[in-house]
Amino acid sequence: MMLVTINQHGKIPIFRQLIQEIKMKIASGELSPGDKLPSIRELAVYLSLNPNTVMKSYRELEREGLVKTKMGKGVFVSENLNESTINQLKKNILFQKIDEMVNTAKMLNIKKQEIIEEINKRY
Amino acid sequence: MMLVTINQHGKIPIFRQLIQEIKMKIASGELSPGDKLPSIRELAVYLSLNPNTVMKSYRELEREGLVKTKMGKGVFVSENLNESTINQLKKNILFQKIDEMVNTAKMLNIKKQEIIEEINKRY
Amino acid sequence: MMLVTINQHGKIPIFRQLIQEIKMKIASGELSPGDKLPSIRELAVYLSLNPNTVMKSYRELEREGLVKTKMGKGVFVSENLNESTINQLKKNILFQKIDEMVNTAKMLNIKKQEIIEEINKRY
Amino acid sequence: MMLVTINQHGKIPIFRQLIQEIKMKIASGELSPGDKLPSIRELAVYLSLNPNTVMKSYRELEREGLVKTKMGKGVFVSENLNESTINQLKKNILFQKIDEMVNTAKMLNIKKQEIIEEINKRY
DNA sequence: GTGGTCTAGACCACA
DNA sequence: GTGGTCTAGACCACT
Repeated sequence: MMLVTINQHGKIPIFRQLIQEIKMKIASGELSPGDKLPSIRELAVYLSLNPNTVMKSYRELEREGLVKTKMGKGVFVSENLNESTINQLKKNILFQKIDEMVNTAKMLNIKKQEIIEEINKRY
Repeated sequence: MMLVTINQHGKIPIFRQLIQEIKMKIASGELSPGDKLPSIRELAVYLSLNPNTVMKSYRELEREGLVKTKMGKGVFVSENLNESTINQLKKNILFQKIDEMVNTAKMLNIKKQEIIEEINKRY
Repeated sequence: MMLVTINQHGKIPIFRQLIQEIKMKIASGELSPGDKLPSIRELAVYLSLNPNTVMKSYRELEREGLVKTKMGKGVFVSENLNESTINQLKKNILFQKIDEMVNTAKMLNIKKQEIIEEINKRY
Repeated sequence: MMLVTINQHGKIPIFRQLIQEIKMKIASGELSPGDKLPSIRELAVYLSLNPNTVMKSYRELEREGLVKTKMGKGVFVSENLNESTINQLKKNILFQKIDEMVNTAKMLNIKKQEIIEEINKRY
C-alpha cells in the first residue's frame, strides 16, 4: 500500500481526508473485499500521523460498514461488499459531486452547454 | 436583502457558509459593486447568529478583496470589481466544482458519457 | 488651503489623520498664528468627509490649545503660539518618532551606524 | 516564554500589540523557526487576556506567514523562514520607522544633522 | 447607527 | 491538551 496523500494544512480534517481516500480505493476496486488494510501503527508512521487519527478514520469506516476489524489480526475490507453495493458506493460519491456542481452552475446562471464544454477540456 | 440559508448543524462552519452565500450573490450579479451589505447587527438578527460570526465572514470577504469596509458607514461590495473580475470569480467557483467532480470520476473509472447523462437528468 | 491627504481605508482613524496633518502644518510654519482654518463644511466637502469628523478634529486641536474657535467667524490658529512653543511642538512630534525608531533598533540589535547609513540614504 | 508587555489602555488594540511583540521576537531571533509559541490558553492566562484575543493575534501572524498552526498540536514559528527572510523582516520593521521619522523631519524642515544628534543622545 | 475590540465561557474537533 | 467555532453581550470609536 498505499499511495495516500494527506494535506496536513488544508481546511479538511486529516481523518476525513483519510476516510475519503480509503473509500475511493474501495469504490475504484483498488481495495477488494477481504483485503487487509495497513495496521494503524504502520499507516500512522507512513503518513506521519498520530495513531489516534488513523484509528478514528478506521472507526468511521467500520461504522459505515466498509471495513471490519478482526481482533488481533487487523482491519479488512468487509467481505460482504458485493459488486452491487460497491457500485452504489461509487455512484453516491460521484452523484454528490455532480449535484453540488450542477446546483452551483444553476445559481450562477451558467448554461449546461458550457459545463459540458469544460468537462470535455478536462476529460 | 437577502435570502440566505444557513445550516446550523452541518459540518461546514456557519461563517464559511455565509461567505459562500455572499460570494455567490456577487458572482451571480445579485449584489453589484458599490452595493451595501446588510449591517453586521442586522444580518445577525435576521439569521439568528451572533454579530461576531457575521463579522468574521465579512472580514474574510474583505481579505479576499470582494468587499470593502467603510468605518461607521457599513460594508460594501468592492467598487473595483469590474465585469471581467466578476466573470473570473464565477468561473473559479464553478471550475473548482467541475475539477473535483471530474477527478473523482476518473479515479472511479467512470466514463465521461455517464457523467453527462447524469448532468442531463439534473439540468 | 490645503493639500491634505486622508487615507480612508487605513488603520488610523480619519479624524486622527486630520489632526496630525494640521498639527504638522502649524509646526512647519505653513499655518501661522492667526491664520484661519477652512470652515468645517468647506473642508468636509473638500475631503469628502462627514462634517462631524472634521469637527471632532478641530475640537481636539482646540483642546490641545493649538486652535481657537471664534464664534460666528471660524476657527483660527491660536494667536498665543509664540516661536518657542511652536518649536517645542516640532520637537515633540519628531522626538516621538526618533524614540520609537531607536527603541526598535535596540530591540533588533541593529547598530547605530547602520541606522545612520539608512538615514543618509533617505535624507 | 516570554516577557511580553501589553498596555491594556493604550490606543493600540491589544491584539495588535501582541502581534508586534511576537514579530519582534522572531525578527530578533528570540524565537526561531520551528519553535512552539505558547498555547492560546496558556498565553491568555499569562497575560490576563481572553483566549479569543490571543487567537486573533496568532491568526494574523499566520496570515502573514510567520507562524503555522498544526491542529491539535499548537502554533509554531514557520519552518520556512530562513535567515535571509528574517533579516528582511528585521529591515522592514526598522525601515518603516526610519521612513516615518525622516518624512516627519523633512516636513518640519529639521536638518539631518539635528536628527543624528538626537539619535546620539539616545543610542 | 456603523464597525471594532474585548471578555467570559461553552462546546466541538483534532491529534 | 490543542486549536476552532460560536454565543452573549459590554463598551468603544467612527461617521
